[in-house]
Amino acid sequence: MAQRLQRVRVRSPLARVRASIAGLPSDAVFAPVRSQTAFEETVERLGTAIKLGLLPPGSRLPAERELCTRLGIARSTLRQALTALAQSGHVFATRGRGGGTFVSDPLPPADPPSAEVLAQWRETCDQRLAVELGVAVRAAQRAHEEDLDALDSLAAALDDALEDFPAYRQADVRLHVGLAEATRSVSLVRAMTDAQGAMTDLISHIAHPPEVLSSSNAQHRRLLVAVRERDEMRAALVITEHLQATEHILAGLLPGG
Amino acid sequence: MAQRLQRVRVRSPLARVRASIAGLPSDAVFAPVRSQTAFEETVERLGTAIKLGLLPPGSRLPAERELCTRLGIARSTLRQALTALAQSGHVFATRGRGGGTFVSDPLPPADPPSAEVLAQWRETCDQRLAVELGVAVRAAQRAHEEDLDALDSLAAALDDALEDFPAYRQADVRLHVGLAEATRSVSLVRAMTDAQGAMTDLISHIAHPPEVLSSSNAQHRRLLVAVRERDEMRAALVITEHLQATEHILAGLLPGG
DNA sequence: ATTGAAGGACGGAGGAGCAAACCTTTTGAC
DNA sequence: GTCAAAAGGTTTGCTCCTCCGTCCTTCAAT
Repeated sequence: MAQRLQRVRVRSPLARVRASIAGLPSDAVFAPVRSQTAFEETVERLGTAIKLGLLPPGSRLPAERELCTRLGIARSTLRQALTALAQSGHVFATRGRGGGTFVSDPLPPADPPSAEVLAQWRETCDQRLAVELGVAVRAAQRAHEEDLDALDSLAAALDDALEDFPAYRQADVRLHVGLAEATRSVSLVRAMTDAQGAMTDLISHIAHPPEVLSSSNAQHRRLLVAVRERDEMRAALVITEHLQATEHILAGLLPGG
Repeated sequence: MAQRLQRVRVRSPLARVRASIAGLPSDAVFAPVRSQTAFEETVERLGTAIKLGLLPPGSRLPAERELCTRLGIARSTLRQALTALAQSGHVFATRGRGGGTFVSDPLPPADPPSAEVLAQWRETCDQRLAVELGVAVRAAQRAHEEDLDALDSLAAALDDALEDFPAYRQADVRLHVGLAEATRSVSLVRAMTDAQGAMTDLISHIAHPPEVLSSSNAQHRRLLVAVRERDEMRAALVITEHLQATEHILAGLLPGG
């Protein structure tokens, strides 16, 4: 029945144990195992890609019969995920030949970050810092000139979006993910998209004045220059400063420190 | 209908730069979702902790009834995992009051890395680099003096194990995980244990002459000094060099780039 | 009008995980 | 010595997830 498809149930909140340096590592070892179902993982993957603009509004997803094999899941499972995304307004489907599943245009408004997400904001930033540092260093070691040319024009385009935060943020994500792709590391790309998705949940409801975005993009340029010059540590320094700006803003807005 | 026609419409300047880097991000977005079962995750979690020495030989695990609630799984699932670990010789159980499940002493010999693990070695190193960089920077920002004192004595102990690689490696892991704990970030500790587990699988069957271990530990000391002086970027530099040594060795031994 | 490509729906099989018992072995407290 | 407590070991039945296969419906291209 239709109700079987409404698997939007929320997983019970996990009791987070505070890590203590003096204590045994058992806290980390015996922390809850988080086993996501294929359904949940698929909703999160596709939903994040859509929210980040990796799957732009209006674009068509692969046909169900192809997509489910690519994702390595059964078609019925994929359909459950697509149904959930359709119910939340992120995609819609049209039937018949030439039909398919499309990303909504415009997208539904992002919902405000949950209390759980806000409580975890430092952990989120920590993970993101690690990913961005790894990407910056590896990009400085491995990026091709063509990759950097493309990223340069992306940074140029960012300057035209200083007044429109959603547009800016989307191109911003593409720049960071693009740099991750330039490392030729599949796992770093995945980690970057995950980190950017988590960050988007955090910052999408925060005001970003054009001046802030402008100086943020200046850091993008400095980062790309450092990468182009193969200066790993300057790239690391610039990206650290880049993220610190965001963290200062969050630290000012959010409790707990 | 109209919605589909919008796909062809020229949008913003940003749209032109879309899909620029090699291949669409779809490759990453539509990659297989591989959900681990709770059973698999538990075996891996406990097995890694045992192999890394986080649960030292002879130590007792919490009682099944307590451990399963801590891990957030059913007791029967936990028992499946413990049975698997018992069959591989990593733990053994004794019944009756005062009994329990204990880590084997001595541990079974590590089995050689699978072809799959070897094929992924660059990805493994990439992930590890990211984690270690994030940990180094965050530790420089947040570590307490007492944390660093403890890590200093660990580094001192490492110099006494230059002739015994298994012992050295175990203390090495404790040092890296300890630094991660000094960041007060649960996710970084988890990421570090995962990364160290993957690295152990890779390097445990490689010869490590005492001179190599000695210079490796010298880097540990330099790292701790940089962290103590709150010099984030020097910490990042030192850890990068530290990992590069391992990567050069692996690159020389393993095929494929 | 036909056809092919797409989404939509249904039902059964298999397995993972959970929950709640109950059994067996040991040992420390009395 | 007894016994109760604390541990691992066993069994059973249930629920839910996922898979697979099949069939239906829609609709643009031909």
